[in-house]
Amino acid sequence: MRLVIATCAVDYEGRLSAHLPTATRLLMVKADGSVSVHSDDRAYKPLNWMTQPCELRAEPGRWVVSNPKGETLTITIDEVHLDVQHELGADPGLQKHGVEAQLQELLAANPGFLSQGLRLVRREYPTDIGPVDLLCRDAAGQAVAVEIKRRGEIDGVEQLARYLERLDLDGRLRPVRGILAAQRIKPQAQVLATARGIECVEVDCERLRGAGVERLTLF
Amino acid sequence: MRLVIATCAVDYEGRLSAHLPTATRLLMVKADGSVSVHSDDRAYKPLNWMTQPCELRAEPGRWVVSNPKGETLTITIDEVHLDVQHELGADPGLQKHGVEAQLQELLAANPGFLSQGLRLVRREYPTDIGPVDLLCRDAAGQAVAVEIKRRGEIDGVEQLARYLERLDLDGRLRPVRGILAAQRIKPQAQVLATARGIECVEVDCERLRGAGVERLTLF
DNA sequence: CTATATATCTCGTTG
DNA sequence: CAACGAGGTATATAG
Repeated sequence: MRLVIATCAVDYEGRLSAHLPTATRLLMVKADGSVSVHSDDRAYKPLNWMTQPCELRAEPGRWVVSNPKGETLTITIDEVHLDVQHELGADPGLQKHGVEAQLQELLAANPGFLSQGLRLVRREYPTDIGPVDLLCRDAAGQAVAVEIKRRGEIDGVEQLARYLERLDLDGRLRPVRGILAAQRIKPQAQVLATARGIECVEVDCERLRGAGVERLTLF
Repeated sequence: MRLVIATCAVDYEGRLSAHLPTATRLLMVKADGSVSVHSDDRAYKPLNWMTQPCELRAEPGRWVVSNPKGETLTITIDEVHLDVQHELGADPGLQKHGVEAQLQELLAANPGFLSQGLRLVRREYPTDIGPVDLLCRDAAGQAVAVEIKRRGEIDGVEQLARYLERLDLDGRLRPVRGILAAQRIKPQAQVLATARGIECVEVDCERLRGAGVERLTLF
């Protein structure tokens, strides 16, 4: 990794045109050839960048980074304040434990949490436009499709509505109830869900983790 | 901005739990207090980060970054290979010329490009769930709502469908035609649009820029 | 402040 | 390779 702090102007031509007036910034060149330009705020997003694969042609006072798609990043360098290089080696990578997968696991184990008397038929129940997270039957034997999201937004409602359309074509399932389950459901999504006849359940992950086990032992 | 290259392990606890085993990485501390951890690949995305507002407590061998939401980033440092600091000052910021705004401008000037004889009524025509990009009238005097996207995807179709629902409540507009315009429209979106009675138009930005002017001078 | 839409989104997985 | 979905999305803007 090469780190350069320089007073520079930057121009990007590609999916859009963008220009950065002259100022002092960090230029980061990584081992995979990628280049990014950082200002002194915002942890996450570079001001400008070029992802791998790309090629850097560094002349004094002017770097041109281009990629096979024909996008170019031109860095015009006025003054270099720092220029260091260090080999980092390969990174072992991030181990993460996601929320949506966990939610699905917990709700699959405790569907009664979503609606009294719900029983799981199958996780990832297939339709021709993709799998429904949970297919259940309620106490009355009616089929219930459950879409699980970390955050309930309009997309999730529309997605579930499309699944319901599909599932309703199956005589053995019709008519199918729909439940959108999420840690938090946005008002707009609530409204749309109601209009589509879809129920919304906000799930408290902590309570589910604790109470879920209790329920299992109780019934 | 402070740049540290260190052999370190990283743990994030917050919206999820994540762990980075010990390896050599770049730690970047910005003037706004934000912290990011970079490996030697990927220009854009840090391995881990904490956005402003947050607070860094740096003891030797252990940095703890926490934010008001109770999320924490813990960096356990084995060895420091580089530690430099440099004041960059405020950045003048990026000047960009986006695609969607440009598309809207061009199509507003040349609605006939979307459909023969289309005339613009108003840009950003308001509805109670948000503004429609363009409201037009076609040659027959029928109202036409146009949704403009850089890329046409399912979301865009659903969004336009919701607008059409709304606009159709207005007796002076009903029945309203819908056109989804984008540089490229994905097959799934095409299918859904057709099912919803929405027309799709793929717009070649280059041709529009050139031909748009020709059209204006011709008619 | 919350809610919404956008992004040179990035990044994975899947067909 | 394209398409689709998720993201600790981040980020800007409107209400």
